[in-house]
Amino acid sequence: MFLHVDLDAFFASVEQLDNPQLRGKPVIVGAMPGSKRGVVAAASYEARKFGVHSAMPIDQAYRLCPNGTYLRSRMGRYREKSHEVMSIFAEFSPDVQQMSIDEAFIDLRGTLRLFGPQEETALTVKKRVLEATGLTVSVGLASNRYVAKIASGMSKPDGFFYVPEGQEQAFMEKLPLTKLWGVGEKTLSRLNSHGIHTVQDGLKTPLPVLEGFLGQANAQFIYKALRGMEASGFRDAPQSRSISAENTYEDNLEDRYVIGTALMDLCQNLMFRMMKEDWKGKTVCVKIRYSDFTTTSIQETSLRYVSSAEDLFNRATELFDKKYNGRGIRLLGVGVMNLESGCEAPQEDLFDFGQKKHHKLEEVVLQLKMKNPNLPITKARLLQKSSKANSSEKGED
DNA sequence: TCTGGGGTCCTAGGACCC
DNA sequence: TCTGGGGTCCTAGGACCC
Repeated sequence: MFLHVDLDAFFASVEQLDNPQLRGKPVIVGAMPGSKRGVVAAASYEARKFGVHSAMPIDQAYRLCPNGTYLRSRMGRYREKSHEVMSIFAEFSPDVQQMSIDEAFIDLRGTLRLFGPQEETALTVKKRVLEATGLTVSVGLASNRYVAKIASGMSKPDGFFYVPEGQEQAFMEKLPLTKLWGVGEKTLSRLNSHGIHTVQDGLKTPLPVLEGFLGQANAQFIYKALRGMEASGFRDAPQSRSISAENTYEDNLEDRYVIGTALMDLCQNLMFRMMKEDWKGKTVCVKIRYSDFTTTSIQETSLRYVSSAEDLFNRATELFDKKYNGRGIRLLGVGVMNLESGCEAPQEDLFDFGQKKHHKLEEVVLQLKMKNPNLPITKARLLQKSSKANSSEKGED
């Protein structure tokens, strides 16, 4: 059996945990009201009563819930808290599969003798997480991960839902298609346009027919899902990892120098995160979203690992220039793909002298910032937008 | 309701090879 | 002289998830 554990209204719950005055109140995390292009990242259950939900434009949320507390996301803090929770899961099984910042599968096969009946283990996990972190979770228990995942969704918030072995398809048959994990907007409308409006309709449709309009991989996945089964190869060890930073700007970026500064800011954030989490990679990607929302990207793999924010910035700029069509920019993103663990990095022969210098410098700045996160050290070029007060003499360059 | 930020996986087409 | 069949790798874009 597998558990799926999902943290309830995660970002909002962390904010309520860190500030007790917010407990029991509507809390909305994401953009601030008045921002032109912001959305809700997470809403506490108190806020959801007003109709606020994630991905909703922030001004719409504000109209629904003007008395809510609005906070910016603090991803670093949420990652930290997520880490605490994940390490609790590791107490229950050697096989924990983290799916995102706020959810994981726990493989309970082989833990029967250690922890007793698995329904009890589910409740113990909930109790342990609450005691150790102050956060509530929703738990699903089933014979495969796909059904466990859907079951935890049924139990939100702070619940537990068990689908006994043999009941998987019966469980699925009661669900609307929109509850199927892996069926989004496009797949739903494709299913609908082929006369499939319910799980029962889907069950009557032969696999080759599904393949005809969903593509082979997606069709096989959906075919199994309808039957409460897990597709083969389902979420095994990820094939590759990537890390990225992106930003949507309140006003379109048009000026070449402003664009360059924005790219540099992204590169610096990204490189610091890569160093902190000990990743390295050779493939750099730049993403551009224009004001009309059309989005393009360009990537390139080089022979050498990205060695510093400076190096990343140079590569990103080159890619940007290849792709940019001169129109107003709504969003810029920078990513490094095909990451490898940095632990066994053959540091010495990796860089030439100039690269090494930049790398060392950035390492030192990172160490300082880890000790004192408010330290106003940054690139001179990024200075105008960071804390203006008393940082005039602290430019890194 | 004009649409965030951070991810993963799949597919189609081109380059290249035998 | 107007073009096979097999394979791999890479890139850009799209779908989906939280």
